[in-house]
Amino acid sequence: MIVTVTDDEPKVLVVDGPDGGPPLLPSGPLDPDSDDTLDLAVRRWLAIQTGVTVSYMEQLYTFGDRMRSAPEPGERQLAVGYLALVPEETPAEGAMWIDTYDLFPWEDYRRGPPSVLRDDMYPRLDAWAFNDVARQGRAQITFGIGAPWDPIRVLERYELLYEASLVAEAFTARLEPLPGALGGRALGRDHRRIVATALGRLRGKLTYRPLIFEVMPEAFTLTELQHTVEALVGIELHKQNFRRIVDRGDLVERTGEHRSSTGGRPAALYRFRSDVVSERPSPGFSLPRPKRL
Amino acid sequence: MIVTVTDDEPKVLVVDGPDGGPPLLPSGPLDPDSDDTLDLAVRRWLAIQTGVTVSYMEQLYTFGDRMRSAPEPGERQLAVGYLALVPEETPAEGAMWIDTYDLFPWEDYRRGPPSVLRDDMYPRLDAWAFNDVARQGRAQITFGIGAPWDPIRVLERYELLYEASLVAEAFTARLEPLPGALGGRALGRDHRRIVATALGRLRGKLTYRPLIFEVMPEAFTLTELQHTVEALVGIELHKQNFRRIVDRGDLVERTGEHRSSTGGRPAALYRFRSDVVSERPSPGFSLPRPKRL
DNA sequence: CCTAGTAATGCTCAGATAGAGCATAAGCTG
DNA sequence: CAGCTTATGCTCTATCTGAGCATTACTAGG
Repeated sequence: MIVTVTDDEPKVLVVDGPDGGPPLLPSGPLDPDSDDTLDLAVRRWLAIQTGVTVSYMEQLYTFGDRMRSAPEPGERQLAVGYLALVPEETPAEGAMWIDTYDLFPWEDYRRGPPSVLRDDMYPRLDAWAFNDVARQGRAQITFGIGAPWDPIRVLERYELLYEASLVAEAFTARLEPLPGALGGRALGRDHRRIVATALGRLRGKLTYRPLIFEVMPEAFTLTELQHTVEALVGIELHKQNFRRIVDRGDLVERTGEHRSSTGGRPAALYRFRSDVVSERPSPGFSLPRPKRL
Repeated sequence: MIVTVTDDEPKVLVVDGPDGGPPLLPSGPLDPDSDDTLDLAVRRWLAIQTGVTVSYMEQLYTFGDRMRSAPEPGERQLAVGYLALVPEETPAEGAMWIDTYDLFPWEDYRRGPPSVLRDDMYPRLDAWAFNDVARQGRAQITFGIGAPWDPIRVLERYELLYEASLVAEAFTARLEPLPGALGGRALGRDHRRIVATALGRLRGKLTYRPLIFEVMPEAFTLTELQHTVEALVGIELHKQNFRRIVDRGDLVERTGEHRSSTGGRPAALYRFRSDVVSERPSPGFSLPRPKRL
């Protein structure tokens, strides 16, 4: 799964699904002869399917449930998921960027609790948890109802929605027809689940690794940097404090240039100081700690 | 890889290597027909090879380099590594617990920089980095020479030692005879590398997940809990502050019982409050933050 | 040129947390 | 009962975080 951020929206790269079906993440089988490492295999398929080359990439998770693959006896499909970050780039024919929050509209908390949550999800979660204290508890914790919203619980939220039959995949897995209104845009197979895994991991890792710079251009303003972080994490950050952290963390250095942005005082341009990666144990951006209630 | 802590020493469960070779982690091939999920396959092999059943288990990493397997064309071995935690338990015949710090003597920083580091590793790292500023920098950062010691960089340290030919595996991989003094006890194949991955991950995760209770008995004193954490993380913690964190975090509750330990005031017994797992976003034990120099 | 608008940047302050150490309590051993 | 040992309670300070006010440096419109 390849992620970037453009115009302050997090994007994920997908390829057309077979037979006009829902899109899929780029993927392909390992060639045991030519692919010396899993990393190389992933890069090879990315190049073939999307034309995109990535620098930062990390392994996510290996999916191996029997359910995944067509249940032919004696055969089994393992899928090793990867997460890659790239600056914006135009993909090849057949591949396109889609907005991550089209897949998970409830994950964009930047302007407070998203309306999908309040208008759509809450009532349906209520119905699902009706007369079931355990379900009520889970829904409240994972969706931050009367509890702090935790940006990294992406997978938990998706799985709960799956369990509550509020996402399309829950029906296609049971070979049932889709009812009307469902949460977010679906991907083929279990790929939306993989994206949820990746987004959660990414949000968490941003706090202790300077991954964000993998999606930034060479030079950027602190506001751009902040908006990019906010886009991925899905919450807004306090501007001055963000800048303080970045400053103090020695993550960046001024280029000396300035940018006359859309009205207002020109912003100083910064570049990433890549040597911090080895210097410091955990250079990242602390998220606001969830408030205890 | 299964980890426990006994007598304040972290242990890892290994099985006898083939032909009297170095021990290996328990492992075995997936049965595509009977193993519905990877988790189940792991548990099955654990039961067969060690007789141990685990509750907590998480997937670690999937190793798929061609180097791993005998290079027969058209065939390829993927190894999905898992990390499991158990309270002490006697394993079956052919399996045994070994001290993790026999594998990585340099990782036990509980009584300050271990003597192996000072007497043995430092000089050899010096030699390896002689006249090479980049190597000097890496060695200083990863091994905390004139820099803070970062407990979670287990894999980085092992890999650097591998690169510097200071661990046995570097020679066996090149089919060269072993020289004398080398760092730590080796495992077969790349299994020590897997243990390094797991230990690093475990140390990191302890800080934000209450994993530690997976290796604790039902009831324990706060000092026992602290010693167990210290054993895994490999550093000493401030006693009063540790206790404060545990208290405030509502991670445990008193059982009401007390234990008359080895001299001194009897300690109150505690048990884990398992409901915090869902309640709180990140219940764990913060490690002392590495000091900036 | 002057004024208003806008965003960048600088600074301060209070509350929370972490690191360190002192003081007291409650057992045990002789 | 004195002295030892460990558990437990408490305090003090440096640092960090969340939040907001103030100032600066531009642009656009009169």
